[in-house]
Amino acid sequence: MRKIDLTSFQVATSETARDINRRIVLNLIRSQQPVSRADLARNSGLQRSTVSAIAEQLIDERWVTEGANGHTARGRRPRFLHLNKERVGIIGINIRPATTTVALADLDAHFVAQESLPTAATPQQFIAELVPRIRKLIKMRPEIACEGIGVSLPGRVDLASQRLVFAPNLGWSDFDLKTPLEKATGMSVALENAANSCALAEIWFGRHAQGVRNLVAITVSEGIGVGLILNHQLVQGSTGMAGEFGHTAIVPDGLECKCGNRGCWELYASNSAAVRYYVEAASSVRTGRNGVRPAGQVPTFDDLLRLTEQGDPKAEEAIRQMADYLGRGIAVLVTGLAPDVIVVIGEITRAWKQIGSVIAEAVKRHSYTRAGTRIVPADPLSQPRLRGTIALVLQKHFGAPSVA
Amino acid sequence: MRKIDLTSFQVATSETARDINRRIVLNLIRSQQPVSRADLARNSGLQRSTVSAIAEQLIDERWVTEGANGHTARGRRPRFLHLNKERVGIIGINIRPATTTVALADLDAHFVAQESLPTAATPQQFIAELVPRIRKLIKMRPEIACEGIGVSLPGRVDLASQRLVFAPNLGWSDFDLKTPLEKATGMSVALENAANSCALAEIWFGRHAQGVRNLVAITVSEGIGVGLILNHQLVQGSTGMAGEFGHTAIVPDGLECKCGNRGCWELYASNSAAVRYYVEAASSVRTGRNGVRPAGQVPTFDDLLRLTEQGDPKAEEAIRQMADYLGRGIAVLVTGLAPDVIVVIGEITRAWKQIGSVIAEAVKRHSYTRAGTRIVPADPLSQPRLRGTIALVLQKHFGAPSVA
DNA sequence: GCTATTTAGTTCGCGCCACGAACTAATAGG
DNA sequence: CCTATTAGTTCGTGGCGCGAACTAAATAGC
Repeated sequence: MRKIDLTSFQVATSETARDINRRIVLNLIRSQQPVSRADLARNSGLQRSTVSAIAEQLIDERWVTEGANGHTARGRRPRFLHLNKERVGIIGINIRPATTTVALADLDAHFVAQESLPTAATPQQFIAELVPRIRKLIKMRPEIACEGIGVSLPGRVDLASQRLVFAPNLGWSDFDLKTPLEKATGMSVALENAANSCALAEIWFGRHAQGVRNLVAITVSEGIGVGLILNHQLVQGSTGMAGEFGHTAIVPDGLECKCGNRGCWELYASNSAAVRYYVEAASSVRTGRNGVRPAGQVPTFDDLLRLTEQGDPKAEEAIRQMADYLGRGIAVLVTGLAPDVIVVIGEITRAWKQIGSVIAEAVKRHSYTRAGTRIVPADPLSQPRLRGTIALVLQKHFGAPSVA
Repeated sequence: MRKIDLTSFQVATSETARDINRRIVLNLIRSQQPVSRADLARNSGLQRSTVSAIAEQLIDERWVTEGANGHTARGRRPRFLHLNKERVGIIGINIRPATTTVALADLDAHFVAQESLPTAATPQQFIAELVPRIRKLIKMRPEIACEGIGVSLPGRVDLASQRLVFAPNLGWSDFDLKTPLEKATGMSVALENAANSCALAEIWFGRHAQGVRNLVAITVSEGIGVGLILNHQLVQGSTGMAGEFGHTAIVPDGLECKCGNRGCWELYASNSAAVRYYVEAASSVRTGRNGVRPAGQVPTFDDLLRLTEQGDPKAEEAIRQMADYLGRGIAVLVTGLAPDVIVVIGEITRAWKQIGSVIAEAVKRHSYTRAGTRIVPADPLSQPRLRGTIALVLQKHFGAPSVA
C-alpha cells in the first residue's frame, strides 16, 4: 500500500473512473489480442455495456481496430478487437559511447526502421547530426504518426530538471538534451539512463515479465548499471541517481575507481575487468616477473568471447573470474531486494552457457534469501536499451493512471 | 509511472472517485488539523461543494469532528475540522527476543496504554500469554473501539501465506501467528518484519518524512535489518524477504555467518560486533599474547555505551569501528538506492554525537551519488518498531486507494 | 449604526460514468 | 422452424464532481 504524497497528488474527477477502466481495457487488449468485448468483460469484471462503451471510444480514437469474427461452440460470433499498431510511432534513440542508434517503432514495440551513426564528441554536434536522421526516419513512413521520442543514454538524468548531469563515458558534461531536441522535432522527449531503460524494456516486453512485481536489470559493458523495477514501478531515487550499484564496494579498500570510491563492483565484474584478468594472466606467463607486456596486444572483450568459444583456457578463466564477481554482486541484490527476476544484459550473455552456472553458484554461496530469484540473460536480439525507450513513451498511454 | 498488473487489478466503479478524494481529504485533515473546509478546498483543488459533501460523510462516520471556529481577517469564520482520535483504537505488538510490548494507540498513533511481558519460548505459549494482555488493554479503555492488531517481529513473514517463516533470534520455526490471534481476539492481524515496521513508522509519523519519496530504515541491534520505502511504498520483494542487506557481504570471504554467507554486514556493524571489537582489544592488552581472557567479563552493548559516555578509549574505539562499518554499508544503500533519507534505529543512536560524523565520513568516502541523502538517527522515545505496527493498520484507511 | 466587502459554507442543476436489466443479433443443433 | 446460447447494444438509475448562485457571518469604513 502506498502513502499518499500530500506535496503532489491528483484528485479524482468524474472522468477518472473512465480513465482507469480505459487503461485496463487497453492493456488487456494489448496482451490478449485478438480478443472479443465479451472476453474483455469477463477478464476485467466490468459490465459488457461498459466494455462496449470503452471499446467504441478506443475505436473512435483509433487505438483499437475491429477485425475478423471469432468462433464459439454456440451462439453469435464475437468480433475481435486488435491494437492498432500504426496508431502512433515512437522514435527510440540509444546513445552509446561509440555509436548511436535511431529507430522508429510501432505500438507493439517492433522496429520498422532503424539506423546508426557515430556518437559525436559534443552534445551540440550530436544534436546537429541527429535531427536530420530523425526527420528522415519520420518521412520514410509517413503513414505512422510519431508522437514521442525516448532516449536511452549511458549517464544520469536529473529528475527535476531533466538535464543530462553526468555521462563520463560520453565525455559530455551537464547539458540540456531535452529542450533542443523537442524544439527541433516538435515532439516530446523522455530521457532515461540505459540500465533503467533495460529494466523498462524487460518489464514491458520481456519474456520473463508475466505477473512480475520486482525485476532488476543489470547492464554489463565497460561499467555496470542496475535498473530497478520494484512494486511494478521504476525506482529512480531522490534525484534520479538510484541504481549505481556498479559503484558500491565489493572489495573493501580495493582498486581505486574513477568515482572516488575503492573496490567498486564494476572494477571486478565488467567487460574491462575480464580483459584485465586476461592480460594479467597472459603477461605473467609471457614476460615472466617484470610485468612488462609487448605493446599493442590488448584484446577486446569480443576477442575474449571468441577465444572462450574456441576453448582458450586463459580466456575461459578470465570470463569465469568476471562471472564469479558478477555473481557476488548479484547476490547482494538478491539478498537485499529479493526480486522475482534478475535480467543480465550485455555481450557476456553470449557466453551464458559457460557463465550461467558460475553466476548461479556464486549467488547461491553468497546470498541469503528464500525468494527463489530467477537469473536470466536478456535476448540481445531484442535490443533492450533501444526497446526500453519505447516503453518510456508508451507508459503515458499504458501505465497506471496517476491517482491520489 | 506504474505498470498495470494484469494478474491482479482493480477496476473503477462510480464510487471510486469518492474513495480517492475522501482519502485525500482525510489525509489533509490528519496533517493540517485543525483545518477549515475552505482551506481543504484550496489545498486539494477540489470544489468547496465537493469538500463539504466529503466532510459531511466523514463526520457522519465519526472519522472527523467539527470543533471551534477559526479566525480570519475578514468574512465569516471557518469551522475547524479535526481528526476524531478516538474513532478507532489499534493494538500494537512489538515482539523482541527477550521482551514483548503490547500497546493501545489512537488514530494519532499516540499510545494510551502499554505494557510488557517476557517473550515466551514457543509461539503457542506466546499466544496463550499474549491474548489475556490484549483483552485487558481493550477493557481498560472501553471508549475506544479497537479495530485491528499490528505486529512487528524480528523475523520474516511470507507474503502469500502470512506465516512467520523465519525468526532465528526468537528460536521459533515456521508458524502461523495470524490465524490463532485473529480467532482469539476477533480482530484482523497484520504482521510485519521489524525493520519494515520502522520504515513505515518513519514515513508515516517521522520528523524527516515530509514529502519524502524514498526512505531507508536501518535497525541496528544484535543484527542489522533494513526496511525500504521506495516510491512512497514498502518494498517487500517477491516473498517478503526484501531488506536482508544485513546479510550481504561487506568483507569478501570474511567471518562466517550463521546465514551461510561470509563477511556479512551485520557481523561487522551490529551491537554484537562492537562488543567483539571491545573484548578483542581489552583481552589483547590484559592477557598478552595467549588470548585467554578472564571469564565472566563480556560487557553488554549497554555497558559499552556507558563506557563511551565516560570517555573510555577502548570502548570509544570499538564504537567508532562499528560506526565505520555501519557507514560502509550505508554507503552501498546511498549509492544503490539514492534515497532522500536514511534513518538509523537502535541503541547506537544514543551515541550519535560521537558516531554521526564517523558514519557521515565513511559514507562520503565510500559512496557515489548526487542524491544528498540525509542520514539521521531515529528518536528512540518514539518507539519506532511499535509505532510502525500502528501504521500497518492505519494504512487501510489512510493509504492510497488500490486502483487499476 | 448602517452599508459595502469579504470569506465560509450550502444548494442545485448539469454532465460523466458504471451498473444492470431488457433488448436485438447471430449462430448451432434438433 | 424452433430453441438454446452467446455477443453485443440500449436505456433508465444512481453516484459523483463541477461550478454558478445563494445564504451566513464577519470586518472596515463612513
